[in-house]
Amino acid sequence: MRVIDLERLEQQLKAHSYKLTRQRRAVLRVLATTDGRLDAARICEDARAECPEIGLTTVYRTLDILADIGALRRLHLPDGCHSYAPASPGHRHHLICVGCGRAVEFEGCDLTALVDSVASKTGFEVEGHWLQLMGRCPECQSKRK
Amino acid sequence: MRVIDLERLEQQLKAHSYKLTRQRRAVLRVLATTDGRLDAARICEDARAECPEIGLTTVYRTLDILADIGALRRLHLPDGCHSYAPASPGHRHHLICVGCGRAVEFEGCDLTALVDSVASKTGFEVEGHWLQLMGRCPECQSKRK
DNA sequence: CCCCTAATTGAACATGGTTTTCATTTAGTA
DNA sequence: TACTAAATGAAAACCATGTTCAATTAGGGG
Repeated sequence: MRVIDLERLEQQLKAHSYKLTRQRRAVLRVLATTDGRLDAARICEDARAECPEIGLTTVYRTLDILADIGALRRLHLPDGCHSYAPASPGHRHHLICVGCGRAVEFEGCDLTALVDSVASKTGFEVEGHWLQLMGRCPECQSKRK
Repeated sequence: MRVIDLERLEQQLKAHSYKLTRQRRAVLRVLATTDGRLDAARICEDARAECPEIGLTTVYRTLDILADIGALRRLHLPDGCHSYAPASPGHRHHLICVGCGRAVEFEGCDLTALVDSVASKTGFEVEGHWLQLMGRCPECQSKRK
């Protein structure tokens, strides 16, 4: 699963004719192999294991690109707004562990009834939604005792 | 409705034994009487109409307090993360206009089926969720033409 | 396979929003 | 009214992110 993630990310970059540099590869690898909460500084730190000369600037640029092409989603946590997780194509959301920050994707939200009702009550045209579930992953549940 | 909002906000501050200063009153009034997008700088600017000597520092401190006691919710917009809207008690969400930033509350999201299914698939204990709808308010719809 | 060029990069600096510090002021109680 | 802890504002510190620019490099064309 992880290897596929990494390859898919590389494919996506290529598909948009971005060059596959060592720095970008390192960032992709970090994204593909980490479960935890990932802000830019942390990604940079981890990426240096594979590419020691990478700078924070490049990490930000790479994250921007990946978010642009939809390969990455920004997660919005209560305590801060910029963690990142790789995103599968299609309409997905994330379930985030409040203990360790791990993010898991899920799909199949059906909000049409809610959206219709809110739209007719308010007169808004609803264009999209943004949903995240917060919880505790199995490991953090057992750690708790 | 607006007056009630204001009084309720003041009550909530008192209930947590925070002092009701002129500065805080000014911030509360701004929150209670504005529909638009409200970041800290904007709130400060507006608050100076009622309390010219208020500083940005105090605005931030007041917003933190209000968020802590649940009187205020932070809204997370695609382009930035810190706008604020007063929050009614109970379980509500916000519908946000992508044109002007106006935020409207709604309630009645029913996600139990989704939550159950995701919980059993992932092993997470789901503790809460976070939902925002994005759309276009009536005014911004007509402005568009 | 190597050259060429546009894309990419890193360091340093700029920026902008938020927080901290600290001396002064003030709300609310006795 | 006096007192005291809480609250305030200005300035400085801080931190994440963005920009600049000269140097480097990926990857296609020869």
